[in-house]
Amino acid sequence: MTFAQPARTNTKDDLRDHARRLFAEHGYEGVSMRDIAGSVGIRQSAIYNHFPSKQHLLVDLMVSHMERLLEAMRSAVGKTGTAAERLTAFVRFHVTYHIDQPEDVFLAYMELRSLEDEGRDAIIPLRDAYETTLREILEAGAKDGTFRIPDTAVVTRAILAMMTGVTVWFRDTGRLDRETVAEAYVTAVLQAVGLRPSD
Amino acid sequence: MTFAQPARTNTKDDLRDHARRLFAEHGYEGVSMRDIAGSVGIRQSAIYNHFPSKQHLLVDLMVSHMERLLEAMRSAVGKTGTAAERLTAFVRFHVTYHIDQPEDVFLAYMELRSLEDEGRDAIIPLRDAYETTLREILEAGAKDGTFRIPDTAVVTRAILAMMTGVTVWFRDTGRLDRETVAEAYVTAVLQAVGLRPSD
DNA sequence: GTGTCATGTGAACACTCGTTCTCGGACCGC
DNA sequence: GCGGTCCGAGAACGAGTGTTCACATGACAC
Repeated sequence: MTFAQPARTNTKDDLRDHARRLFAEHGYEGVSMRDIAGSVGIRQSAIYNHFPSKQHLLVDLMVSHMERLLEAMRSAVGKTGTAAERLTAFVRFHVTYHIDQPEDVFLAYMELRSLEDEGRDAIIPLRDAYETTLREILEAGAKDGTFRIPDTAVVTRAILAMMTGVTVWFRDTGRLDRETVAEAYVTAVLQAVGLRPSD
Repeated sequence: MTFAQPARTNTKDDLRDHARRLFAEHGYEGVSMRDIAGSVGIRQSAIYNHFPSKQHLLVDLMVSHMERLLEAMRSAVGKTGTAAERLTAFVRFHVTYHIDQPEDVFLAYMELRSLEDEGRDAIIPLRDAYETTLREILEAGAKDGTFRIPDTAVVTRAILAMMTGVTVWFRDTGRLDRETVAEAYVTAVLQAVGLRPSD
């Protein structure tokens, strides 16, 4: 005899959580619907009660991550202040957020190539909006003489890559805690844009 | 009637070239032996005359890339000179090499997770040796007062991530040529370690 | 109690996967 | 000419792929 499982509290969120972890660890192509279902404790066919396809599940994870990231960044950086203040807030936010949400971040970074057209079209503008915020801060600082920047577009991407890389090596059990790491990045970035620390 | 193909000039190298391109574009898990064989113009079974498995093919690509990268870096950076000179050489080398060999670089960066134990054990020491060279330059500059660095280990990885990211956005058809981009990175990195450009 | 809805199971579909095996043609040294 | 080696083709293996479908169960509205 077979029995349907009693009502689960929130299978959809469980699927998101387990899929995020598995995709981040093995890559989208390296994870099967049976892997995800098995991790949650259901059969693969039941996934389709919540997401119409594996691709939709990936897009759901990536888009919601980018929206949360963008919203949190805008809240952390604000719209006022000097270029140096806003850059400091941006770096501190980006590094700590990436330390705290490594799976989401890793996924969004690595699996752009696994997205089909529809998903890519949804993600690219969000990523561009994030990048544009940083570039405008750098441009403001370069214009008023606070920063010395060889090429704003190049340095924008250089700084983003530099900060995002924290997810590759940071471990909670390591020598440094997240605040110390964030302050190291703040110092390095402020120096990279040519602003001397006040000393 | 069937005919074996006439002797190919160098199927093994062809396999390496096509596998590198396909792995870089779709990821290791996203490429099949049939894809690789079809790209070269043979059947999948013939691959096994040259490589014992798909995993061996990946390891071959990654190890040979890391060995070439390490050798080229040592040749470009040398063993003498001031910390600032050696750092400049390192950055200029790294950025131009990554611009010129984006597929190898992308592969080595993204597919560490696709390596099984044997391959990982071969790659990690090579990557560490590369990273160590940069860290020792930073430590030397920090010690003699040339650089101001909040944390040498963090900044080493930050600089590497920053420079490696060039492969994500650089296009030959873009606004900037490779030398201009390399010099922008040199300036940004020298500033990041707290060295003012001579002005 | 009855009907409906959400959500699970298990079997099946049509493919694709990495790998193995047998076989045959092309080129080599002798 | 002959044996051996290299390297290709083609068929097949068992396992795994995303997805679909009919059906069963439990909770809930009325």
